Amino acid sequence: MSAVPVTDRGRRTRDALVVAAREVFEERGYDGTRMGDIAEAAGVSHGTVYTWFATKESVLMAVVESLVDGLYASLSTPEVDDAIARIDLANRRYLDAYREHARLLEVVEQAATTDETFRGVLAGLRAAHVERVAATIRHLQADGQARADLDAHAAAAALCAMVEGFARHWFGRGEDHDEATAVATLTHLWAGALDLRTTD
Amino acid sequence: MSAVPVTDRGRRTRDALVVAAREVFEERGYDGTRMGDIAEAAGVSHGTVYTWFATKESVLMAVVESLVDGLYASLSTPEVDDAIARIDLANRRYLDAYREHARLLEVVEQAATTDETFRGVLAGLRAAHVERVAATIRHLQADGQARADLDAHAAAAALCAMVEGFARHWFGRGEDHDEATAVATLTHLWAGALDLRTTD
DNA sequence: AAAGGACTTGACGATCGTGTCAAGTTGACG
DNA sequence: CGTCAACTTGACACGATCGTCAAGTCCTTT
Repeated sequence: MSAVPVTDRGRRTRDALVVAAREVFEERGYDGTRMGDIAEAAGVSHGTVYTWFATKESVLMAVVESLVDGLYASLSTPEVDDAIARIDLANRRYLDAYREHARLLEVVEQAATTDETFRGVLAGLRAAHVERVAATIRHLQADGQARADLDAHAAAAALCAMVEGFARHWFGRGEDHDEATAVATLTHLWAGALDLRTTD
Repeated sequence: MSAVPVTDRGRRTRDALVVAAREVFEERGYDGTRMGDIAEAAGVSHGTVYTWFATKESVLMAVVESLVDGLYASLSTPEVDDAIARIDLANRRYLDAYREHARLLEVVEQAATTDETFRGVLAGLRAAHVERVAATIRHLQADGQARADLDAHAAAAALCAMVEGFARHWFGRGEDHDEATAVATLTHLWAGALDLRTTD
């Protein structure tokens, strides 16, 4: 797929390519980016890109790899006692991460329409998120804090879709929203949807 | 943009091209489709496509135009008295429409990453949906049936994103869901989120 | 300072999709 | 019928990008 550098010089070049590639991809989209653009942005010649990457996909894959680790971290359930506060914080973190990477995510989505591998990456991110939320919901249900007649997995899929979709339209598509209102609304909806109550 | 046929023969050819184009786009995606593919699928020669359409975008636009009318109809608020029943029905209709057109919507999304016009089409569909839901929420709030402390527009944007996103993952990305559970869950979440109660 | 492996360069051939156009075909109408 | 505008055809020229490779440059090692 992509060659591994042995030399310092090689490592620098490859790194520069990955950095340049992210910029170019974000600027021109996946299909709009040509290998030559990446080379130019990194200040190397056309052929050098092929020394390190066999295809455009493998360049994007290298860009994405660093992103994914960060995202998994952002999605981890915060350690807060109160259920509503935890949801609120999780939503905030999700939105922040999305905002920061909105454009790159859009590029990966574009690539995913063509390339199976990227569909897999996105599906993996989504599955991890949903699974984590579903576990939280089951927990709350067992605790009597959330309504018990909900299918935890379906509810998690829907609520994750809500936050993800909201962020997509907000940060990726230029929909206008007030930050405070948005976060408060998402948390309210989420809490209401699960019928959260504190066990006191 | 796209020429208008004067003859019956011309109309037939153009119609055949639009039908063929939808099939080809759904099969190969937007970027993967070449003018030649459309010509071949319609059983005409390469050059004929250019008689009717200047660019690939205008072909897709012609395909999309018929779709959009249908969608606006599917999104219209059903005339049912009970709020929960109305939401349930609206969700069902939305999911049905999405299922039927999932692939084409994905194609339009792909085109939208490149072409401003299609971003506009999608934004218009979304805005209409959100606006209609926001109006419904305001109505329910005025009626004392929905919690009053919600920002109607933000809540509508989030809830629409929920259903849209759920449908996208389900029908467009092959996520597995049980039909009955899915619809019931969406309606439950929606009702809970708004804290719906009947005024009795 | 010579050797040799790692890396870079840029010209090159090949492929592919686009859009055009001159020549031909169709069919409605007088 | 004959005519003419509407329409179709398919070969062509063009431009773009891809991926390769032989010739070089860099740098470490001995």
